[in-house]
Amino acid sequence: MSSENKKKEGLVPEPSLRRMPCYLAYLKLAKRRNQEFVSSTHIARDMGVDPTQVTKDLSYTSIVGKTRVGYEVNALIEVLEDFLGFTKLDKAYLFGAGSLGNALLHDHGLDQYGLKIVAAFDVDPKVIGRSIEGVPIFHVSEFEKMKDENVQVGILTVPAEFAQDVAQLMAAGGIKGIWNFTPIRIRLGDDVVVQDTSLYAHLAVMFNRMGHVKK
Amino acid sequence: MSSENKKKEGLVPEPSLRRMPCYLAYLKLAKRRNQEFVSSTHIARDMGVDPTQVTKDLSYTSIVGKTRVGYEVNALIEVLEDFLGFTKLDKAYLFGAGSLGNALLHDHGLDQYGLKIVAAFDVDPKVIGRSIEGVPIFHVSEFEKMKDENVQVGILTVPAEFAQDVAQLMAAGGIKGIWNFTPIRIRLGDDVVVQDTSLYAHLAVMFNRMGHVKK
DNA sequence: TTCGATTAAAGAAAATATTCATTATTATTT
DNA sequence: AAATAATAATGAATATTTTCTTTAATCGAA
Repeated sequence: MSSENKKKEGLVPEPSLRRMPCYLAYLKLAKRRNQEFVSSTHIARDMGVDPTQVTKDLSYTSIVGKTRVGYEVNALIEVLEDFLGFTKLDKAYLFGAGSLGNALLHDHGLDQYGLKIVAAFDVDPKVIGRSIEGVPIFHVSEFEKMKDENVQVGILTVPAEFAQDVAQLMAAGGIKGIWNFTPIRIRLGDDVVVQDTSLYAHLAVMFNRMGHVKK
Repeated sequence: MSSENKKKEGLVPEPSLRRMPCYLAYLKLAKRRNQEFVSSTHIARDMGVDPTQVTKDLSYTSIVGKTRVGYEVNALIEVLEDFLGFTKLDKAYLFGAGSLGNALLHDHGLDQYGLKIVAAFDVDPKVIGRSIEGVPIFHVSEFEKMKDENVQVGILTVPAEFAQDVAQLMAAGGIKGIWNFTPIRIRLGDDVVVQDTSLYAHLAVMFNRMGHVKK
């Protein structure tokens, strides 16, 4: 038995949540085409997914569609952005300013989706004291002194061998959500959400599907 | 009904594939600790997952474990890396040298996992002709002239509104696997594999789980 | 107004993935 | 040498997710 007994009662299924930003992107394109309404049928056809999956996914939000008409584009965009937490701007600390951390600092898209990196931490003297894209880099020991309660999100981009320790440091410092880019499975109490996003895991799936593997 | 009738007979389940790089990372740490064997029980306990899930996932590879002993660390690392396509170095083109594309060019970790970006394409005169991290940026029209059959992977980091068109261009140019970082669902024939990796989708899941959403 | 077509929504069924239970194997201990 | 405990592997049961089916609503046309 897994030691995490996450009771998922009433939780929105993760597959549904992951699809929602796709609907959002689709709707924004529809808005640019001046469409006022879109039906699940059309969304499904254009995106190549099942129509009932669209309605089911959207039913987790507060929006209701009109029979024979569909959903109001503007309203649905607003509801989805709100539902996904993209309207509220969260401050975040980045842990590990190596190449992947650096990479994320270069991506301004995050701001549009509700995440603003306000500081980075590392242990390498070569980067400490510098700034990347306007984000200052401190020694990780400075983190404990900061204790900014407005920063609840931490981005974990340290080398694998330090991942668990740094995650514990983050949790101890009041971080409530860890966006984990390492392939390490972080083990923490239930009060901290860990979201795994290993780019290499996706790469592995792509390679496999491309038939790089003999069988 | 979805128009894609992907017959998944015999395919390794995607959840399993996504977990494999985590096992690999764990094994590499075990190797550094000079462990010669690891059992699924130990892997499971350390990673906080179900032990039978570990054996089931590993059973998709060719490795067999020894009763009462476990799996040989070195052998399992090799088998996994090979199985996941991380040993064979694939060349890739990057489409869209904006902030996210830029970000990926800064990440050297990809090389270690079998992917080498050899050129980037964009339409912005400000970046064309420049190089980022040693990768030259060309106008996208140059892509068609290149036709390098050794490059089968394309990374899609263009703005959403161009995603589908650029993807078609990629497919026409011989790209067999598209690593799609846009939130747009790409529609192409069955001969091209599309792997979606929307960072913002993961962000959405994290925000939701953090309770940013009222209910 | 009446009919037909389109749609959202909700529930049932099917497919998929995870967890549980069992068996056989083999190091280690007695 | 026998007993014990730890383990991989396999198949069964459970849980989850997706797809299918049905129903009710309503817009537009006849």
